[in-house]
Amino acid sequence: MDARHFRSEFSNAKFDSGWSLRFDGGCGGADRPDKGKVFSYHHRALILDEGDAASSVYEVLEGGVILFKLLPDGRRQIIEVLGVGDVFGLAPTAVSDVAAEALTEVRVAVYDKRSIDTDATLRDRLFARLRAQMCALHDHALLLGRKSAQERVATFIMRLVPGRGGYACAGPSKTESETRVDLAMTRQEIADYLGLTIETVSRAFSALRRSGVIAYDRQDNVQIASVCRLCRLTGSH
Amino acid sequence: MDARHFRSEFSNAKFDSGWSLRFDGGCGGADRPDKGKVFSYHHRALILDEGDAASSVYEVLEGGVILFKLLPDGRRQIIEVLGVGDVFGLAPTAVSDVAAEALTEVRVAVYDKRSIDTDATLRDRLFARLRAQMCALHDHALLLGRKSAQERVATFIMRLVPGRGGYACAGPSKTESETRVDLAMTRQEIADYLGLTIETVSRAFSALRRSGVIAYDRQDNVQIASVCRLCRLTGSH
DNA sequence: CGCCATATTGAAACTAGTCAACCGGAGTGG
DNA sequence: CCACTCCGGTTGACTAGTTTCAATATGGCG
Repeated sequence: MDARHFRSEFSNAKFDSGWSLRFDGGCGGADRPDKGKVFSYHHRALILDEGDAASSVYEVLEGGVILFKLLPDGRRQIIEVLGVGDVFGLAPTAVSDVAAEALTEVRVAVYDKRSIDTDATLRDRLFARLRAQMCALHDHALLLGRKSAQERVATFIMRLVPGRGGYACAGPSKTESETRVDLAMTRQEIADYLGLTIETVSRAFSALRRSGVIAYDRQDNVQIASVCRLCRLTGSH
Repeated sequence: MDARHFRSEFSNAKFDSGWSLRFDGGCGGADRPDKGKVFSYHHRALILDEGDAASSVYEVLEGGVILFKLLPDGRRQIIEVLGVGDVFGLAPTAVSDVAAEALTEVRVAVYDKRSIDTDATLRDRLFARLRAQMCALHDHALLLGRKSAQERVATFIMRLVPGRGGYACAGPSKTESETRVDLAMTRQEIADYLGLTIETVSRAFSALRRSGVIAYDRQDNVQIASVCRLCRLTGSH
């Protein structure tokens, strides 16, 4: 259990298919559990397993959550990385299609699935967020299907830059005040998210560092020396 | 323009993350354009481009639609393959995050995006379908990130078998009456969907044929000799 | 201090991509 | 009618990029 993770506040920017970590406080009004119950999970705790009865829907109030699927031989793919405001557990089937794990210390609001039909406010919020997450997933499918390892890692880092990295990226901005990003994921998690091996991810990070595009001491806290150059390496621009 | 395509009736089985082609008539009650306008598109027609103003939402009434994204250098990823009942154009941003193209002759219902907020019936239908499409996308992310070329192609063919191939696949059933499936996509489209090259897809099909798992004369109409064996090649079971 | 987990680096193996030739059916025009 | 072209698909040879396997480094924590 790592105190760092409770400080971190996932602030979502899914509307342009990225998410970001923020340290500058401000819970962003996510503390409205309505009629749902609030649960807390520790770092790495399993919130929901693939195949579990899908009787609840979840909304992230604080922290980060990963959704993933496993193949019988153990291969894992992290499908979505969720931040504050994101939702999961919306499979229309009787069982969940994915597993969910706490990426950090996390608080989630849990609602009975039936309340989707009875609570219009909740449903609208879930629907709106689902649409945003869908776009993020579209973008990620492009990454998984068509980008090189270098491009994947560059894209991954860019998505962590507030307001950047999404599909609708506004282009280079003068005021890149904070170019330091917190990865909040291990190399293994990044690899499973990007459809690569841990070694390939590590090599890509090392190559980016060697070329001077990024710098880091701790491997999970990256200083982006040139947002512009990194952006060009994503393959998207 | 190919008459074959109008006969084909995409009947969606997205609830378990597959879709299927049906020839046995029955529009399945999809002919209810409510307050929307119905448009028809020819085979290969562009319905919506990436970056277009996202002022409408679409519902497939008949035929098939592909959603795709392009990288600046021309790489293409087909993100979703949509059938009857599926929806698109739901990006919460001002512009569409994906392009949509008619895979067959297709009829779609087009609604003003604002009617999502005013028409509860429409919104519920869109929401329900979006949740199903989300699961399909989850499954596809697993395919793109973690499956081998052989597994991707096997999975692709399995998804075309009615009631099979989805994540919640019920396992081998005795009554595999119809094991003939219509691909309805060119090798290039399959490649762009599966994150492979046309040559790799072609080789995978040839290998499956050589091994006796499938057979075909026309390359877009495949007879599955052993659903069981094919299923085992998907990597999912 | 030393252990353990995570990360990095190197070398070899392998999968899928690239480039190029060829096939076969559909449509065209002499 | 048949040669010709076009287009999509197949196949082969070679290449490149990623994975695999293995060794080495680093950092947190008992």
